[in-house]
Amino acid sequence: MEQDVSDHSPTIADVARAAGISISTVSRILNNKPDVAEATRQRVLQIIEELGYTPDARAQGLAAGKSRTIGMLYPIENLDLTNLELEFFVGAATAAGEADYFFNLITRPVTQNRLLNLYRSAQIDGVILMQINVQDWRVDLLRERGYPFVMIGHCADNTGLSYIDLDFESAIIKAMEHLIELGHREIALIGHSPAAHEQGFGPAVRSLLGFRRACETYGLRVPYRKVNLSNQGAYRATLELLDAHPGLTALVAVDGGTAMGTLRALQQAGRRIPDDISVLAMTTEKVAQLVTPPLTHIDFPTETMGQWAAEMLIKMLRGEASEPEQVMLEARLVIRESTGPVRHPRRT
Amino acid sequence: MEQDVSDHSPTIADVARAAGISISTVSRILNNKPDVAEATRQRVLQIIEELGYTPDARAQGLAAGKSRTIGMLYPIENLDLTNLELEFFVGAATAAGEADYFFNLITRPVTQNRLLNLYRSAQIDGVILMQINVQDWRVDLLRERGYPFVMIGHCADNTGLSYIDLDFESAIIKAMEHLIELGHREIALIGHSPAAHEQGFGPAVRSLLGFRRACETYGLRVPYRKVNLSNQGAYRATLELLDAHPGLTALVAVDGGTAMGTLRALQQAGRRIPDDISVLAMTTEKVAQLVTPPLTHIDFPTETMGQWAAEMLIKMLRGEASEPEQVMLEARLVIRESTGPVRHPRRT
DNA sequence: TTGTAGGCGTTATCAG
DNA sequence: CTGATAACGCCTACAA
Repeated sequence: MEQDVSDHSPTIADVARAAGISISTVSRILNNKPDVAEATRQRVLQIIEELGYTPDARAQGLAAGKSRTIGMLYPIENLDLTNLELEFFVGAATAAGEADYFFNLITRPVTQNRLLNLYRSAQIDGVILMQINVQDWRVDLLRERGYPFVMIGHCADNTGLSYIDLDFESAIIKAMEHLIELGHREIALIGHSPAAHEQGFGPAVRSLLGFRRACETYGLRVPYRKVNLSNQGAYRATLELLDAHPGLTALVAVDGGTAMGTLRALQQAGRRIPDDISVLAMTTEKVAQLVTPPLTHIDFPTETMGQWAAEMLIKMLRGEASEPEQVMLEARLVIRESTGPVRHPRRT
Repeated sequence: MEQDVSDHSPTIADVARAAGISISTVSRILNNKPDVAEATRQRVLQIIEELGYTPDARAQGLAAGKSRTIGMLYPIENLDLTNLELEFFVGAATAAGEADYFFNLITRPVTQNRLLNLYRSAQIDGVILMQINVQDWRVDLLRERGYPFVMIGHCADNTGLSYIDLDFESAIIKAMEHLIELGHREIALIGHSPAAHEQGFGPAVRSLLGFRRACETYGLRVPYRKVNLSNQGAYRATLELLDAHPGLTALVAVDGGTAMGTLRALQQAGRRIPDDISVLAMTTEKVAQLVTPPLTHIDFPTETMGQWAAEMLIKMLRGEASEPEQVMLEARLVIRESTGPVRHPRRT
């Protein structure tokens, strides 16, 4: 019983034994507590190294009342993104890893119970909520229970809540202003699905708001608008729009997938970008660069947002956040090659 | 001390107390053990419901020696994918969730210790390895230690290992045959980065192998080939290829991002697809449909593969897998609009 | 500076 | 069919 014949991973007891000291001292060393003789510390660290010991996360959690794990709810159904913007969780996972937290990705749609059980089962210390609706039962529930979470997105009432979001309303306005400066007056919005609007999905609601406001402000006479599902939907929507409003000179798409559907439709309709028609989208740099022509776009820094959200949450869990942090990213316009001055108000 | 004044989640003790029985019995009920009076079971279930009790996952894990968590190593750096194929983890996360397992996404690059610690810390029962090289130290290490894992991809020696992979070699061959049937004889492969080849990244190695074999088999005289990074790299590579080999009539791209870079280049060079040149890619249905024109492609069912991998792993962890499962998906050609018969062997 | 003892919430073994 | 009781691996007062 002196050899490391054990098939199991070494435990703190093994370390203590090997060092000829008590478990508590090892524990102190593990947790960087003061009051440990430097000599002992070094020796123990050495032994830990040799043994390849790592504390059992479950036991640590049990004893300390934490799990060092954050979760991200990513409901795959009922999704209005084209999934081109999947970097949210890459960002979050990376930030978590760097803070030495585990990252749980949860794609199953949550019921109220399932959501609460995440906390009750103590598998998770806090979650990042995505796909936030203006009124969101998940938010209400967690707020009421006092469970820690942060949102990517925000609600109507965010009192006491932490979130990070992109300012979709001013994003669209900024997009419109860019087009208006280029002389466009007949601009359409290829927006979110009717379902998204019905359930009050934040970006859907706010981008439409921005669109309307811009039309009003600049006296655009024909605020065309068409909401539909992404990509395939955007494809059809675009064709219909072109048909119904031949005078269109610019389109604004609300995400990458939508933009690509729009591009496909335009190409098929023989419209050249940006000569015949300008296209502007809200999407990531990556997607914007991926297509032909590279898209003028409002940047949607998904990875950064995921990262930021995770950092906010972890800070909160560590008690390093005295008050809620609410971050609204300002829209950033990136001019590429898909927008240009009006040429042919009509081209048929 | 009779009221549920406690701020904490109810524990199994609370349930037992409320039911006036012992903890053990509650535990049995929780784990669906036999030997419990139906009446008691119902009553306790009822109480559990009322109390909103959920067992503590950490404690369960500690006592049972499991964590009900699987991990997926997704090294964000050193990545040769364009990240368009991110659905691997959506699939895995979903499968895990359905099997009532937690899903941990790990993006930090692993060192040997970090990898072992995942197991030693008992935060994870097994992992899904991605981005497998033909010779892969992670695989060797885990195999040697006897830690459970499955691969998305496979190595040179897979004895005793479980994996799921797409047959990249025959995929490329199938792609080439499709083009050859259409009359193409001058076909180039837009492949993986030199780095990917150097480190023996499976898909890189095998797709090149397939390409060479096809050229040999069909006596293609000019097996053009250009390896480079995805997208931006593919863009440049394509332009260079067109320049160096004006006779090219078809291109095969190894992934979605690469394909899009290639498309951009072709468009810029004024080549029409598929009239002037055919393009075929290995990518997901989604990406293939996203671009213009929709791509003829070898389907890369990433989400399914992630799902499958998770299921294999969980089965293994549950002891339901007697022997290793090795799944090699046959390549499936999906003909869309980016390939067609040769027209202009040269068009300048 | 270090050790002892109790507890975190479950599961599992063994009597009853 | 049910109930003590001992782990599981670690943390944290409290003592020494």
